[in-house]
Amino acid sequence: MSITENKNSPRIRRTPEESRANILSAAEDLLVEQGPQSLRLADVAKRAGVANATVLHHFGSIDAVQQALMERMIADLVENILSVEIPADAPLEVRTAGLKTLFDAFETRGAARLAAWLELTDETSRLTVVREVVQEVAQKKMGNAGVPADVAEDIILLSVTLAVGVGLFGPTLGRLIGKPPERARELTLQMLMANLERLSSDR
Amino acid sequence: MSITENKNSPRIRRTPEESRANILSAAEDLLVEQGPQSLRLADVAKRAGVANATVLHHFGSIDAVQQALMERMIADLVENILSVEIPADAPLEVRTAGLKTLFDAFETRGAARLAAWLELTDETSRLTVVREVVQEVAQKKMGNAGVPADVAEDIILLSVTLAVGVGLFGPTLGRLIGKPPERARELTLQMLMANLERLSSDR
DNA sequence: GGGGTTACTGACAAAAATGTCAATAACGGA
DNA sequence: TCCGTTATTGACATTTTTGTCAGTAACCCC
Repeated sequence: MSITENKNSPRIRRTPEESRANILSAAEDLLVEQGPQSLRLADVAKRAGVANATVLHHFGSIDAVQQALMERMIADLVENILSVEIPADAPLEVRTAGLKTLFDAFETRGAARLAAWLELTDETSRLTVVREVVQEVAQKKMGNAGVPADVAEDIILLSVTLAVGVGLFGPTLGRLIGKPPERARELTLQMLMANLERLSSDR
Repeated sequence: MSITENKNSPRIRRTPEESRANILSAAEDLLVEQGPQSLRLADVAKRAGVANATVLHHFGSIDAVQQALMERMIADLVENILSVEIPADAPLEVRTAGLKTLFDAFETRGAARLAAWLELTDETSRLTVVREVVQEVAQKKMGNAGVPADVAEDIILLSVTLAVGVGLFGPTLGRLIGKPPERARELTLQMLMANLERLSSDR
């Protein structure tokens, strides 16, 4: 019945870091599959294949699990975004690649759901890192392509905001009106790319 | 302390419809202000100024309250959208007005939060009305302006998806990177309007 | 292999949230 | 004014969820 372990199997003893990671991964799965209200102590523990008390041993409370999950998902997202290496030439391809990564992160990797979760639970104060990341990307990556910093920030603000909408609601709305689920992303990316030219060149 | 009634005041006896509306309004306030996890029986009842048992008398369960709230918010949103009357001339102004209404509904009237809530709780099956509304708008309102139905539906899909992103996350992200909270909406509307021309004319 | 550290666990306790019920009291109609 | 209906309610019961604790057992080091 369980994917992992049935009873009477010998105890698994992990390092604290491994154990925490295991539990957070289970929680992340639950969050993406069933939403935040499924992040209950018993559910998370069951999914992780450990006892309730084990979760509390490592985190102290179920609230702390949720907060740690937020932090980890934010860190993962930031790392994912920053990992995109962009050569300083081919300005159009450059932005296209960045946008693809961005939209992919938000649509298939749960970042849109993370954003919605943070917003609905009023936990956006955890996002202070975002400011630094945005500035870094605006300066280092887009600055190399000759885009002024404030314009670059506008482009990022626009792109991320739209990526949230597309990642969170695009597939559902597309299906609802009888279009393929990726239609909203296609339309959005098309429009964004068509307008980067206009935005970048001052305006 | 309470905005409405302190104890020992005479009982308020409402019609069932009034009572249900009162309770749902309280729940809606809580949803917008504090998120879905605050929709607890005791909290909703307290906010509505009634006893827990009263809520259960009218709805049967706290789950039913949440579902009724979803339905009511969806109905309100649909009515709000459909109330926009568009004369058949001035095609550009037309779409601008519609977009303004749409983005306003999603940003300031809680529709974006509703969408996020539905998505996170996997309750999007409640949105089947949306299909009809979209088709109606695409045909009656945009059809009058000479836009083919499938293109009109693409435009609506795009607009609504982006409105969710902007309404849900635009203000927060804007503030986070030191821009005015309405910046994301400005940029998005600008881009959308600049592209309606291109989209409408077949492509 | 003996012993100490500590991750792990089941059983239990506490707290929180939901739901039941009988009694009360507004309101409308006879 | 009296009465029946039923919206309303406090007190209580049930269920769900979280948290505590003392004992168990892997792993490492000597």
